Amino acid sequence: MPAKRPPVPLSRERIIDAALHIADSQGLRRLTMRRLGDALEVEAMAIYHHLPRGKEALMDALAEHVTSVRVDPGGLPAWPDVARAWARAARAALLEHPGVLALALTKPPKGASLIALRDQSEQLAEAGLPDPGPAVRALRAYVHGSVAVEVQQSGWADPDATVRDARTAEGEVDFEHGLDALLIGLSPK
Amino acid sequence: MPAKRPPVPLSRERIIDAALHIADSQGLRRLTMRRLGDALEVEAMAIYHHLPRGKEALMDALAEHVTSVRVDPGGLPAWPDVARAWARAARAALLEHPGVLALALTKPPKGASLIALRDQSEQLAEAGLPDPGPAVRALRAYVHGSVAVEVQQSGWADPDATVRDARTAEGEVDFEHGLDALLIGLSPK
DNA sequence: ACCTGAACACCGTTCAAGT
DNA sequence: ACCTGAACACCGTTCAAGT
Repeated sequence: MPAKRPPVPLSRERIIDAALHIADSQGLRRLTMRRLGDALEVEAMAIYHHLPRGKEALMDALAEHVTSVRVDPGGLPAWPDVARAWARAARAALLEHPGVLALALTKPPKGASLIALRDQSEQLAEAGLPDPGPAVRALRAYVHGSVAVEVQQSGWADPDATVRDARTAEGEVDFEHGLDALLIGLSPK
Repeated sequence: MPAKRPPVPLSRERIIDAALHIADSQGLRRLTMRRLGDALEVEAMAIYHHLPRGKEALMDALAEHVTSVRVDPGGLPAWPDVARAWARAARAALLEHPGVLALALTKPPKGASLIALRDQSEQLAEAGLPDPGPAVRALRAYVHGSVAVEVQQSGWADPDATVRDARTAEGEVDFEHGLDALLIGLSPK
């Protein structure tokens, strides 16, 4: 017979993981506190003990999760390589959880996301880019925009898997091409 | 005494206008069928008569509204001018209703939006761009991304109006610069 | 400290009924 | 044809209570 499991204690991390899974598999609109509770084998009200501001805090945390990227620029790279590393990492993080993309592109950065943004600025400056502010904004816009188009396109009918794979490969090639062009455009004149 | 107005008949257009107003002023999460009914001085259930699929149809319509752009390329412009006109028009339409930006960037294009996309492709081809597909995607990504960053930034504290104005002017300059760089990058080699 | 149960105000949607 | 009223299942959140 199925033995009752020793209940794993709830935690902020487990809550966020479960929420990401629901959002990615069923969509943001179906992510409710009650369904989230079910997934965690707990009553919905228990979540408020770990996320005091409730659903608002949950949404913030999800946006932060896919948006607070860390990059280690090994060696002494030139600034375009730093920029490339950041852009690729940010894109990968967003593509991993398309269900919360709307939050990531829309909520103003807070906490860890804001720190990541500051780090990016500093690393670009250290790598020799004089005025990193506009570059950070342009890279951010480019990454957010291309991921948005890429994810949108994957919802464009066409359930054929091989066609889908061809398009994600295409997405990556397009991304690198556009990134090259952008970096040239960002070079101080 | 306040005379009761002759009731203006409900219509799809009035519903969408009211919904845009609520989303822009109070946020998407506060746009409910009941509140929308109140704004239209009607019971919420009356809306279903004009939008049979209910809230889902409403969301689709809002995304379509800010995303189905029409551009008239007067004369015989070169393709970069056509591209510029599209990009500016699309940006303006999105900035007009920041409350539904999340929908616009996230919902797969349908109906009028899809037609607009096709028209854009055709106009670029007619203006001399050999393979407009990648260019349309890149322009779309660029516009969506820069508007997302711009709107996100406007929610970044700083309620000072003159600072805000300075930043929207800055947003426009940044946009034109990036657009120039992108168009150079899109030129057939 | 951590979780539950009951309760409240609010939500989307249906359907029969009114005009 | 167009709108309302009542009803249903579901939602976020509170609070007192359990352990």
